[in-house]
Order: sequence, then C-alpha cells, then structure tokens
Amino acid sequence: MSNSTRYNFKKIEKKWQEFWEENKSFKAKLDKKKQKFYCLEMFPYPSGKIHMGHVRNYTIGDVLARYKNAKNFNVLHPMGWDSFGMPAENAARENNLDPKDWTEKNIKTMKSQLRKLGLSIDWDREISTCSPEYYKHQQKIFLELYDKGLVYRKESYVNWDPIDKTVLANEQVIDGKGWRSGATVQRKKLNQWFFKISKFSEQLLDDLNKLDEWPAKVKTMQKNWIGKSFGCEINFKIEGSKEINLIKCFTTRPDTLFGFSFLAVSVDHPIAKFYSQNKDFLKFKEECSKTGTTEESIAQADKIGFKTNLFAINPLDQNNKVPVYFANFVLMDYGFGAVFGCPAHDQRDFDFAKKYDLEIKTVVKPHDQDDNFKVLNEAYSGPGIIINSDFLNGLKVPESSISSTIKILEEKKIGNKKINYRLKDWGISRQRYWGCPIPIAYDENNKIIKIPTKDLPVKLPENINLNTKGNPLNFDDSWKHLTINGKKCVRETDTLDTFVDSSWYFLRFCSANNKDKEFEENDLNYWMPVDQYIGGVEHAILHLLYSRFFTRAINLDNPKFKISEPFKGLFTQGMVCHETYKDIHGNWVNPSEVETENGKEFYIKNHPDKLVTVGSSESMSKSKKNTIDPEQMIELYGADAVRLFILSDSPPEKDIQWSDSGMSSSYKFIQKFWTMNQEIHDLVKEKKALSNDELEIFTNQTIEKINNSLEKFRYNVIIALFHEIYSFYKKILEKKLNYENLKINFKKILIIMTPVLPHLTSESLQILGENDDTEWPSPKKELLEKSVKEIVIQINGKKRNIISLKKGVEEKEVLEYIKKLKLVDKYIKSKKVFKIIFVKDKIINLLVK
RNA sequence: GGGCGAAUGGCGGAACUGGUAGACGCGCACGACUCAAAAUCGUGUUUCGCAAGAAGUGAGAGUUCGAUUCUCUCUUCGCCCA
Repeated sequence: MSNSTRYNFKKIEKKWQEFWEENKSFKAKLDKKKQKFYCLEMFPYPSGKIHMGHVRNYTIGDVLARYKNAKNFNVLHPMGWDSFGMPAENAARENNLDPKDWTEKNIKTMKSQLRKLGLSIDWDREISTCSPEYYKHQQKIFLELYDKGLVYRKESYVNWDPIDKTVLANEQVIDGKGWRSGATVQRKKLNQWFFKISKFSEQLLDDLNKLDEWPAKVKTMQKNWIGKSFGCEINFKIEGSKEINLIKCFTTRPDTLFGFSFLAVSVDHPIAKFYSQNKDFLKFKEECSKTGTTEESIAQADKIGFKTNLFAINPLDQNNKVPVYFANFVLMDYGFGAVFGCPAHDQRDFDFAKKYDLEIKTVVKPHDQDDNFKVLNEAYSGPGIIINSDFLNGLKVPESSISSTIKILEEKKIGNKKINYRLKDWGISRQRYWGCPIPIAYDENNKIIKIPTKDLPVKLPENINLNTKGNPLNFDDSWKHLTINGKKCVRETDTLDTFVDSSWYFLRFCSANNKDKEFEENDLNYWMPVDQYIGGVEHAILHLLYSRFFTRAINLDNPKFKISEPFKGLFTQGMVCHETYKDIHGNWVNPSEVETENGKEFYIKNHPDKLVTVGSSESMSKSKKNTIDPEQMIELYGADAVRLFILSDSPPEKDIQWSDSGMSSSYKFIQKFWTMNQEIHDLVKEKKALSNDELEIFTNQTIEKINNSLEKFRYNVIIALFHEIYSFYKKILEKKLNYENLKINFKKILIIMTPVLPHLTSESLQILGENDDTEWPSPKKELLEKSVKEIVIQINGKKRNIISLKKGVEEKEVLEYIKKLKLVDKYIKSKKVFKIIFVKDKIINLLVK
C-alpha cells in the first residue's frame, strides 16, 4: 500500500460537485429519440434551513434519478421552491422584515445546502412560486379556468377571529380559539373564490383505478375524501305557511323514513327569509355562528334548534306530521340544506330528539333481536331488518333496504335516486398578503372585471405595512384602486391558497424557461406525466387531489395537451425520528446539547449534574427540539456518508430512527471502501485477465440483486449488499490471485454503487483509470444460476441436513447421497419411508413411520 | 366509532411466486495491535442446554409433507377519517 491516504471527503465532494455543475451533467433536453424519465420530489417550503426530512426525500429521489440516468434514460430531475405562505408573513411581521427578503435569503441558504448533498438536479429549471415570473402564468391560468366556468365566486363561511379581524385556516383554530389571539372563533360569511373541483368528482374517483403505481393506502384515502354515496332526494309537503309548500331533503337512509320525527333545515335555507323579522330567530342564527365550520366542530357542538310553526308530512304516511326546526348541525353546503330526522338510527338526530323531547321510533332491528326491539339510550345504525314500516318491513339493512326504498319512492314520484359526494368545491381565497394576487377587479357596481392579459402579472405591492388587523392588501389604497378601460375599479385583495401554486408546478418544470407561455404543449406531451413522484404521505389527499384536478382543468377543451393524470408513480417516504430530551424544568433539549457516558444516564453537555430525561422517539420537529442539522452532519461526515445512512436503517416507506452510531458506521464504511479501492489500485500487476469463477459469480449476482432492488425502492437492502461487497472483496484480496480481473469486476461494482455514493465512486473510478467503459453493468445470465445447489434434507418436515450437489440432480441420485449420510442410522433405518417430497435443487422431505 | 396497515433477537431490519428464519448494520463480549487508551482489524452473538438436542417470527386455531409467507378469531401498536 503505497499511498493509502484517508478519504478527504471535503475536497473530493467539492471537486465532483463543481465538475457536475460546470459540465451541466444533469441538464435535461427534449430528445424524442430517447426514452424520458421525469423524476420529481415534492418541492420544499423555504423555511430557513433544510431538515433531515428533506435529506431523506431528496436522497431517495436522487438515487432513482441517477440510476435512470445511468441506464440511459433522458431524465428530468428539477427543483423549485413553494415560496408563498404564512410563515414568511409571520416571520416578517415578528422581525420587521419584508417577506420577500426573508424568503429569498432562505432559498439561497437552502439551495447551497441541497447542492452540498450532491443531488443530480437540473438547476437551470429552478422555479420559485413567489416570483412574478411564475405567478404571472398562474394568473393567466386562473383567468382561463374562469372562462371555462371552473372558477366562481360565492358567499361562504370562514373561521373568523374577532380580535385579530382576520380569517383563520382550519389548522389555526385550536380548541375553537384563534391560535394567536385566543379569541373564540366565529362563523362568518364572506364572498370567496372557488374552483369547481366537484365537476370532476366522478373522474377523480374513477381514475384512481388506473393509478397502479400508487400506494393503495393513498388511493383509499382519496376515495374516502371524495366520499361518493348513494342516496335519495325527497320532497316533503309543508303545512302551516302560505309561501312554503315544499322542502327538498337529501338522505342516504331513505329506508328509515317511517322513523321520521322532525325535519331540520339550515339557518341559511331559502325559507329563512320568511323569518328575517323574527327577533328570536335572528338571535338563534347569531348563536349558530358560534359553531365552527369543520365537520368535526359541528359533530362536537351542542345540537340546538329553533322550532318553526311549520309541519312536514311524511310522504309515505300522510298521518305522520312532524315539526320543522332550524338547526345548527345542518349546513347549506350539504344536500339541500335540509335533512329529515330519524332519531332512532342516527346519533345526531337522537341527541336532538332527546333535547326537544321528540318521538324516537324504532324502524330497524339488529339481526339477533325480535320485533319488539326498541332504541333507548343511543341510536342504532348497524345492519338488521326493517320493522314498524308498513310495506318496507322485512327488508335487509343495508343490502336491499336502501335501493328498494328508492325504487318505491321513485315509483310513487316522491323522490329520486341521487349520488352525493363529500368532496366540496375548493375555496381558494385567502385574506393574506404573501400569496399570488387574484387577477380580478370590481367596478362601481361590484361587477367582476378580469384584469386584461396585457396587464399581467398583477404584482404584489412592496414595502407594505404588515401590522394591520386583517389583510394588509386591503389597506394599500394606491395598489387597490385602478382603472380598466377608463372605468374606476377596485382590485380583489384576497390572494390564492398556496395549494394553487403547487397544483401545476410540475407542468411548469417542463417549460421552465419559456417567458411567454406557461408551458409548451410539445414539452408537456414529451415530459409528462411525472414518472415517479416522491414525497411525504401528509400530502396524500389535498395536494395530490388538487394537482389531479388542475391537470384535468387545464386539459378541458384543450385537445393539444393529452395528459390527465399528472403522477404515474407515487412513492411516500417515512419520517425521520429521534428521541426527545427534557431538562429538569421540563424544557425540550436538542440532542446536540446532550451527553452520555454509559448510554443510560443523559445530562447537559459538560454538566454531569444536570440530568436530562429521555422521552419517546418522535418525528423531528422544531417544537420538540429533537432535530439533527443536516449541514452539520455533512460538514462532519460528508454527503455520501449522510446519504448512505439515511437509506440504510429502514425501508424508505417507513419511519427511520436517527442514530449517531449508525451515522458514524456509515462514515467508517466510506473510509474502509476508499482504502480498499487504493489497495486494488496498487495491486494490479498482471495484465492478463484470467477468469475467476467465485469473483465473477459474486459480482454478477450482486449486480443483479442491486438492479432489482433499485427498481423496487428497496434501498436499505442495497446498503446491506454494499457491506457484503466489502467483505467479499476484502477476502478475495487476500488470495492475491489475478488482479486485472479483480479490477474489471470491481469497476462494475463501483458503477452500480454510483446512485447512492456518487462522489466516492466517481473518484474511485477515476483513480482506477476509468474512462472507457462507464456503461451500466448488466449481469451475465449464465452466471446468475449457481452451478452448485444446496439441498435441504428434511425428515418428517424437519431440517436434518444440507448437502451441496450439482444443479439439476434428480430424486434418485439425491436418495443415493442420503444413504451415505449418518442421519440414515438415526432417523430412517428402523423405520419405513412412506412418502417422498422432492423439489429439484431445493429440498427433499422424507416422511417416515 | 369506521377504514387501512403493521407485529421477526437487546435494537433497526433481511427472507424472490409457501421450501435452510434471523442476511446486513447497531449494540454487546472476547481477542490482536498498544506502556495504555482511542482508532483499526479479527472472532462470536435468537433462547434453553456442557453437549447431543429442543423450542422459536404478537396469542390461539386451521389448510399443507412443509407456514414469517395463505385462511379465521383475538391482542397490541401506528396512520387516516370522524
């Protein structure tokens, strides 16, 4: 070993990163002769620094992108920034900064951190959603969708914080109170913009079946979210008013119609206008506004009602007349804003009936009960048989009862079968500054005016005062007022939900540098769909559903663009976890401040008297301070070692535990492997390449295994194989046989390791004089099958011995071998063999008595 | 409450369509090098047993010559929806 130096990762990693950058090694060019591969990871929000979750996400994607690159695919592997959103606005407010400056600084930091990971990204296609260069196209798309009738404005409820005078997102409402002010959140009606995602409900549901490269779990979640249900609309005749004759209801349980004991309508129902002078009703309506808007808060809220003087008649039983209530748990968004109440078989109706002392009539009995079954303490919504329901009696719930009842109602012209979806139209208005302006204005008559295309982008004003109660844009008079075609107008001051930004960025990457158009159909039809999309499962519903909607919406009436599903393959990676630490005061402590000597007692670094308690391992988060800084790890161990570790300990789809010993073991592997590479380089003396069976077989079989594992995201198994490679070559080096041949095989191994350890392998290959043959190695088929097979000998199904025989040996010969073995004396001699099970090259099982 | 998924040594995890359970890594133990330690290298490591051997993939059943793998029941945990 003449020049066995330590592996200087700092120098070598920098060298290759610069090489890739200067040579634009990962620049994607449209080339119809080559098969494309679009590899995309969910782009990050520029929060300040990258975290371990990013490292895992982008390493997984990079391994795939480099692998496909090496296999000669035309790879598109871009990166961008999801850079609009509330954290920037909050951080700017707290530190008296401009959100733009804060965001741009973060992008700069995080980009340099990502570069240090050695990712194979085409940085020439970098996009940032907060840049007018990006959002001008988004505004244009918005107007196009408006023209297609997919965007509309309507009054809708929001979570309103009465102290901060601002609209809150659902996640900003904690226990019914505003996260910042602590005020009780109210329901407030505002004019808001919506995307008509409901138009595509059926398609979005149906096409899930085509996504065979998506995890079943995600598809199920989307299916439940869309929530298709069959039901029935029923017209109820109303008595007690001249103006109101009919109320239309939607129900999924028409089979319980004989259990009807009240009818509940939303306070926003059209009939409410007849009560607009009624002070008690207005008071009740006010009371209702205190209930939140989420399904959960409605489910938990006290059920309250306002009794009207109206009565509804059961269409199946004219004698059954029940009171009509306004109720807080009925929303105008669902069905027709009216539901029929059947307390015996719906818990919500049950609670309401108990409160207002309404009849509870049992019409379904469980299978194991007789006809006298009565619902007493809680509603029964399980399966069973219809009872007390005249001509519906005996129907099975739910198998035949619902469809049969609908049929009867249709025949009697009382109701109609109706399909209902849980999926609601997507509300996209946000009363915030740091988002994409909605390219709309209103004239003096409050008529909607589109901003002319030539005036796009509608840029966000700069140097704005963020310390306003409510949306800062609302207070910027110079920005707000404008004239269009000589008419005085006022701009829409709401900005778009940031989910809009991320609903089409994958399309923009295809034509990232086209200044005039948002994208070229030519580019889209070549690069789309994304072949492999990789990200966290937390986006399983909204982001992915919105993106699927957007692709369809852009597609509508646009025959030139042929893709409807944006993501052909989806992979959801697990989280990165770490133990949590707390000091004696109960404050969270970061792992970097904790020390231990025996692995049992933990204390604050350099303070053995200050003990720290160790809590459960949880996903790394700033609030629990259990984070490990990726940049520090790269600094300490190098990018390859970090990449190696983040892939090694768990399958990519599962959570991974951060472990210091695992990290340093990965570092040691890099060093060991480097030393071995030096040895191989130094020992090549003979130029003759004699064959060596053992070496060839191992190398080929390992190549085959790694190839297979790369295709299936089984990256942790690949790392295990790396270790096997090391110990195998270490052993064969001691034999000092034929070094030229050793080198040829070792180079193949290095190439196949490139996707995981790009810096180490590039440098190693260069040292071994690799410039002629960097082709991705494909295993020689004849070497994949072992010529010697190990055959397991079982007696009565128990393993008793293993013998090595040539491949393809028949049963007779195997039996001959067995006769010679000692085990014959012990297990067979005095007994009778009554059956033999033989699987060639695998197993022989002798059944004896 | 509903839906989906998981359970394998001290720990993270391997095991292709039912055919050698525990690959690989961590940890631990012992050894080599060293005055010593760290680093490095080597050996061992499912449990019980000196051994031969026996038991063993959350629990219980079933199918099978043979089950971590297939079926049923249960327990625990996780995720999503409510």
